[in-house]
Amino acid sequence: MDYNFRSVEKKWQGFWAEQQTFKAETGGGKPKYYVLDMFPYPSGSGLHVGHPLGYIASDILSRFKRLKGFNVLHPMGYDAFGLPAEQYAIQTGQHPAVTTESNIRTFRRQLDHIGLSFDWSREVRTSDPGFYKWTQWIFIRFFHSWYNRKTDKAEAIESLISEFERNGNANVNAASGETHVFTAEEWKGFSEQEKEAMLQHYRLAYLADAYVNWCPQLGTVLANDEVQDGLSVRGGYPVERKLMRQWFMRITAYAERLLRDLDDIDWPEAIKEMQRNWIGRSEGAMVRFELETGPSDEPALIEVFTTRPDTIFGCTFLVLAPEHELVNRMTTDGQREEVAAYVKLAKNRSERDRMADVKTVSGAFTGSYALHPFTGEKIPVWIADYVLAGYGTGAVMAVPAGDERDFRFARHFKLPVPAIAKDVDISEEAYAGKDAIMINSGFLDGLPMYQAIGRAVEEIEKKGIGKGKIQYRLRDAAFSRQRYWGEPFPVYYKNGIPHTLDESALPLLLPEVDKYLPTESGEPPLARAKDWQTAENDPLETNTMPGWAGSSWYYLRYMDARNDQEFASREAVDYWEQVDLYLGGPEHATGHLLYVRFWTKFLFDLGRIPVHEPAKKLINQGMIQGRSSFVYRIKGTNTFVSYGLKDQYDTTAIHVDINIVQNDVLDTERFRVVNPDYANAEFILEDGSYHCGHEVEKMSKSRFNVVNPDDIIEQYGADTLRMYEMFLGPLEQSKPWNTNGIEGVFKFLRKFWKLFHDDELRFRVSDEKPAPEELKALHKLIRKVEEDIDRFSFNTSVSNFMICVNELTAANCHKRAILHDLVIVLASYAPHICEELWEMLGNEPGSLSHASYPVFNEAFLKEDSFEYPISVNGKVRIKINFPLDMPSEQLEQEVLGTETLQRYFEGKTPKKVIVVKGRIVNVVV
RNA sequence: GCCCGGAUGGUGGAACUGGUAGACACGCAGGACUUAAAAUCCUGUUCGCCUAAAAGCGAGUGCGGGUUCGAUUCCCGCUCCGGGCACCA
Repeated sequence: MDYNFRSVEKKWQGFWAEQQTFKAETGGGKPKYYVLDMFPYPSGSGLHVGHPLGYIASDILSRFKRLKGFNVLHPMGYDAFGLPAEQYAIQTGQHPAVTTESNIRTFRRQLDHIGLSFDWSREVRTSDPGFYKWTQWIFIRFFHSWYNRKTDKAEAIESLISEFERNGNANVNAASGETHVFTAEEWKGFSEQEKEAMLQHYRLAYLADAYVNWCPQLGTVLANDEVQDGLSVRGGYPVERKLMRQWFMRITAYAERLLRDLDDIDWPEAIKEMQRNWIGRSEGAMVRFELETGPSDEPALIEVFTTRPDTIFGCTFLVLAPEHELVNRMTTDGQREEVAAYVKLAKNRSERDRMADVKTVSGAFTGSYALHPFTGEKIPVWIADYVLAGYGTGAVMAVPAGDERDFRFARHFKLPVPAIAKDVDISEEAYAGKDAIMINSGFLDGLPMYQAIGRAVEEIEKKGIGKGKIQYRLRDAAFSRQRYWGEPFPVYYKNGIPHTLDESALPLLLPEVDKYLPTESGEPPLARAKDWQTAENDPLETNTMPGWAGSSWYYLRYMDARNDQEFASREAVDYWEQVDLYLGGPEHATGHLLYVRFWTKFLFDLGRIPVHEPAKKLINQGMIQGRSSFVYRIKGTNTFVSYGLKDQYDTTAIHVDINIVQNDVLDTERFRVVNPDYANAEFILEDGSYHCGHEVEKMSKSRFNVVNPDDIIEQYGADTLRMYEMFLGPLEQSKPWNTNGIEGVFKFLRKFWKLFHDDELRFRVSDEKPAPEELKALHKLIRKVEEDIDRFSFNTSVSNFMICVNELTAANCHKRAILHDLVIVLASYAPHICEELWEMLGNEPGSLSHASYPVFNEAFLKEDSFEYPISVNGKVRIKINFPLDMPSEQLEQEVLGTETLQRYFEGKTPKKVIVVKGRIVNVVV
């Protein structure tokens, strides 16, 4: 029988589904192993060719681990809430759930055709009420928690309230917003509203007015990681800053732990570095500057944050962000007009414009002066948009001698630039280093700057004008979206105070609405729902949660996906603990991958799960780019010239559908048929064929370079697709998709099939004893594959399968003992063909998935003689064959006495013989 | 500007801690089988010199230096490409 991949693959995919071969049970004697792929958003265009790359790699690992005796959890699901389905709903009126459902069906069909060993009984969808019930439940826990810095973990809000009742907040050390100090008596005197307003400063999920990234076209707020270059990541629409009342997640409470724990997880250094930068820890000091004369008497201080308190004597002016709350009160009458004009200008400038011209210096003088805390000198207070309202205190002490931006600003507005570093030229630029010796700096004079930093903080604290502080760039995460297709908040309002629903009321189902747009008054779509209120007529929250809510904990749900009493049972979370290998694209570095760590730590603090990191090891599969093909039309004609000859003509490059190009050669007939405009096209060929040019670009329909996995499977089968995707190159490397080499893999599988068949393609294996070279070929492979799996070097494994099969073919080996083991080793990569041959070998059908993996035996690799490569002076190489069991001294003599080698000595004796692992590698003459 | 990652034949890529560079595959060239094609199989394929051929010789892992008996691998200085961050005080 010939290798018929179509029937073989259909048979086994059906078998696995029917038998639930890959269903994982919680518990049992085997060690557990949890392999997780980042779940996809089920977009309308189905799986793109980058998706299977990661899924295949994780599937190979899962199957390998199963064969190695692990209890493997390998689930899949869908990140099903999201913008495209909603936008489609706005255009067509079709409910996003309907679109999503049909997209999921397409995804599932595509995934099934690849032969992936998912446990579908644990499938999750974030938009499923059975799932988002628990997203809402977790939100309620966030709402009822605060972060205690003394215990360094989240605690129930009740412990905070009882502390308030006993002692007020004087002794509380919490991750919180700006609060004033109050006593227990004052707390008891607060109204209900006042109490709640105060608690909002402590809750881990809280409401606040804040500047947010507002995208008018999308009609919603976006998180920082959803904005790039002032445009929305999705859609590319402009984003502006807007003050809005929003739900926030107090992720900043976890900044230090999110940073510190990066050291303990086996994640790519690039991802960790991105998270470190995103968290942006900087050590420095808060310093208070007194104002010379308050225009009104109230604000007598400006607080700044600096990482270089050592340079404080070089501070010649202060700069506030234009949005700083003191700007208005600071401005003198004489400067009012200028300042107002500047504030207006800064406000109207979008983030994008602001970033576009970093070099342009702008600002305005407020007219007020502050006093230098050490010298008492008068220093002017300016405003400028190079100071950001959202970082630190929104105010800086400007040290033109030590900071490039301050330097430019001082130059532009002709402010003094006093030197603070010895022997450093600051006529052209600031000196931002830390190695110079301080001058003109009072008590710091003579110290090197890196020492002066600590000394300055000491003095600042002693004087009571400030204190050392660690500042983070990370900001609390905006958690409200003005959208329909997301999780409703389990929140209602009574007298303007937010309350969470009782857990028994969960899930709070997403209501039906007539349209998926905001209301005429600008309220989110949920405001359109009838009776969007509690039984007591209290209004429900109309915002929904952002896309990352569900994905921040979904990996836990897989552990016990059908539980309707808890998000996952204690037994399940204790057994599966955390993901052993997490695989996905690097684009989630500062979004999902940070949030999922955050939620994990929170649930750990509450004692709900036993681990504080979601995934032990993370691998990023590289992006798959497109490989576009081009034809070259001679300008003004309908004649196309082959790539190698195009420079002889004046041509235009035109994208051509890669489906009619093979190995860069164009199918000219189909080209004429497919493009009616070119029906009469002429071709100038080289070597009798038309060669196309190519370029690596993003994969897109308009570039005619999209490759659909279904098409590959149709033509070559899933096993070939699986192996070819791995063969393409290192998993973590980005690379263009190129179908050119797929024939090689396909040929390999046919050769493999033939090992089990005779020349007439009848199944035939012999029970002969394997020959030493056959065992050697097999065991070389067994060792290699295990090493490669450890290093996630799947591409070299594919090569090694080819080598092994080539050697067995050359040895005309059809022996059962060899083939039995070979089938098991290859089964992770090409499971369908292996299941089929496994059955043909007389094994229980389907038992391959849990067969026992062959044990590597070094003895089979032993050789009796060895071909020595020896270099002379590190250059010339000679190969000499010697028996392996020769004692090393005799060997050395023999080798040096060899005639071939003697020729290089020209009668001289070798000066030095280099021996590595008992073998001569180099001789110096 | 700052921080990561990379550069190896015509192409994708091998080479674990310094020890036979180019495994494996594609492509290409030649050959076998065939009426023919497909499929399959065999041979060759880093470049240059030399040779009828074999053998032989020389160069070679982006560029320039260095360490070493020996460097794709380690160190220093560049060039180019990819990714991330970017007025964060």
